[in-house]
Amino acid sequence: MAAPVPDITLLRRSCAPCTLRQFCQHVGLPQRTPGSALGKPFGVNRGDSLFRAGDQHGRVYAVRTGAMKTVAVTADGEEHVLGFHLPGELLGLDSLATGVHCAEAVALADTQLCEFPVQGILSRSASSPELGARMLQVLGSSALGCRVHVDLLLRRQADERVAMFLYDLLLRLGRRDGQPSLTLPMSREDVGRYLGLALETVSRSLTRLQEDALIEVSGRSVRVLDEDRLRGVAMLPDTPSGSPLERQA
Amino acid sequence: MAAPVPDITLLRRSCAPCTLRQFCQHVGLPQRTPGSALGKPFGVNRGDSLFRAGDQHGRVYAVRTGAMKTVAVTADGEEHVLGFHLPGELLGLDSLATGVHCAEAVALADTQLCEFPVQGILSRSASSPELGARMLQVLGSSALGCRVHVDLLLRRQADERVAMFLYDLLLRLGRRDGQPSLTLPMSREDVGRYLGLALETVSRSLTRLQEDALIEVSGRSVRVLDEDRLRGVAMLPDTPSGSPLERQA
DNA sequence: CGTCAAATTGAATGGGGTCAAGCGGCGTGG
DNA sequence: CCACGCCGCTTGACCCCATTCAATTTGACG
Repeated sequence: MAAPVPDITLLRRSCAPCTLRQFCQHVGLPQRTPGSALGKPFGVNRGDSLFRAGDQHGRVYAVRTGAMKTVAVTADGEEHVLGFHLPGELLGLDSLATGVHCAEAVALADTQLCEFPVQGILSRSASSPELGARMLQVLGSSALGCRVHVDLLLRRQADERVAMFLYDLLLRLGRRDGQPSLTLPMSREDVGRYLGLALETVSRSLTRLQEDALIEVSGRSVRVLDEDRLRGVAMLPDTPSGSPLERQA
Repeated sequence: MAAPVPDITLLRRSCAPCTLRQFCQHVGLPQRTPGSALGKPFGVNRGDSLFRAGDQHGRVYAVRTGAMKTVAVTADGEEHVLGFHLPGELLGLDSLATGVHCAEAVALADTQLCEFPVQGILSRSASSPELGARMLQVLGSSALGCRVHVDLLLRRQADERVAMFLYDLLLRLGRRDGQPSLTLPMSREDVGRYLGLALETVSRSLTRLQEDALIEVSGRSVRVLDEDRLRGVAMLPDTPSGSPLERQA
């Protein structure tokens, strides 16, 4: 369904929240010259793999629209979801160190992305001082996302994990129109594989949070009724600044 | 007990495995000019805090000798161990993005470190092309460490987590003299807070692995008897290359 | 309207948490 | 030098929460 070269107005609009915007604009807006610029936009269909573990072609990607997940498979075939990547966020940064991807990236929906070859990033960073500094900040900011995941997984109670997951997603998706509501781009099973819980436990926890009047769930759409109490269940500090969940550079 | 300016031969020896070596040597060996160089060596005593969550002075540190841990505290006062930092490894990279530390760093033993101001890293990276590229690799490599932690925490069984923890530590400490043995620099409680398990569970799991003749435990010294089976319990792929636990750039 | 996937709900089992006691090493002070 | 006390580690017993298996409902799509 996704066109190989997406609508130009859609692209321009989706550049606003992109963490690579400054990087991209520095070398020339990709939507102006899709073929030759550093950031090359394209699309993948829901369910398609963007790259797999062991792929040699190290590339970094920025999500424009849609949503992606990165997964790793254990020796016994179990799937671990290492992260969800929403519009404006990056993925594939693991290949910066070695040039090889160590996870698989799958599209949760039809998704528009921009592609950046690692070699291009490294060489251009070398020739452009402020660009390199900017990349360091982007990378550090991305590492914080992983840190948040660890912090989440170290919580023992299922409700804490689910609450923190929702609260984090609420911040990242940015409450669009006043009301703090959001649409989950992933299945319960994927949430479970991200939280280290069985999908049934995720479902039960969601209904429990709904019974406590913290949220309102209907399929994949979630409305947050009491943001403060949700943060309380997630065991996050009252002061929203200074602590985790603040990685948007 | 730790001297403010450590032994010069000790420093030179500890530079070999340091991931910041190329960075450090590029701007001048710190042990040559301790005061003026970018990397400034110093020591902290066991139990001391190197920095705390919220500290404004963004600095990156490299461990020379000893061991550090980074911890975060939840709203209910529980301590989460986000990582252990062994000789040759970095800590404080979270401050690269915002300039503010979002965790506390505590010395597990008397420890020698090198200190790098973030501003110095950013500005020197800007003026030196290959240095910036090298820093990107260092940062990406560090992010992999966090990814390994997530991958570990997504394993449900306590034995899997403990086995993977030991196997990872074995690779990082590098089996010194032929025999694959290691000395844990942290308490069972810290291990538990890193693995998301109660300290009693860690202890039980260790004895279980010992009963199965996978390891030999005596206090904090662990000898790995069957490396392959240990990797099997950890649910890590047979092929040691291509998958996690490979972050030494 | 039928089909299938996703999600919810129920019941039973088990692994890990919690509380508690016991053990061992090590440093301090008598 | 030995006794004491502290701290870290181990081990046991009990209980709870999450997993597992299973059945049912809901919703999307043809």
